Amino acid sequence: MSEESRRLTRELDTILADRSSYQLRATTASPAPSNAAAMEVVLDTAAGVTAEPRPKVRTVRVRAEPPDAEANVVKDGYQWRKYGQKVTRDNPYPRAYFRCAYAPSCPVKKKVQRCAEDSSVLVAQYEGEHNHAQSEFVSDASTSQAGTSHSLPCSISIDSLGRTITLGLTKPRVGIQ
DNA sequence: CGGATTTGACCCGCGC
DNA sequence: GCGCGGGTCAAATCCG
Repeated sequence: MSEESRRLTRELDTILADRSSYQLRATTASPAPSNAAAMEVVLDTAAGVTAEPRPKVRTVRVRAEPPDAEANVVKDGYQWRKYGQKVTRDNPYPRAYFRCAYAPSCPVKKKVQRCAEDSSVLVAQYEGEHNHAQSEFVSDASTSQAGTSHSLPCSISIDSLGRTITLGLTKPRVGIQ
């Protein structure tokens, strides 16, 4: 388990190094007593090796805690503007569509949907990447480690498939919603 | 008063 | 060519 954990940690490092990947903010400076959540970084399955090796979509599964279980809100440091909501056929829960509200030119889109089987798990799908600074806070691993050794202060567990990394991280509370 | 959220309708693409 | 499903837009509403 430990060696696999290290392997995935290294994979995380790869993800963090990739500019087109989702930047995990392992926040140590921001004390967030209440908004703790387990975040899973899922390597895109839809993006096979056939079509596009480097897809623009990142799927992040967030386990919402009981207090947050009602809202489909995945706080990641950016401001999102909800522009639509749909009920898909294969999912009894509605899917919310978000766009970046901080910069009009920001092409990033976000879809948040609950897990069909576990309503406490939110599945956020990010498309594109941000072209601007973060709205509230910036504290990613590369800031402090200069991209050398990303020792994420998170508890990492590995899914049986080996493609899902579950991080126990704390999200800073931003008084937006 | 301003801005964000909500909800229904419309439009587009894909499959049959 | 039609139907289905998904995604986006836009106006009204509500909250701060």
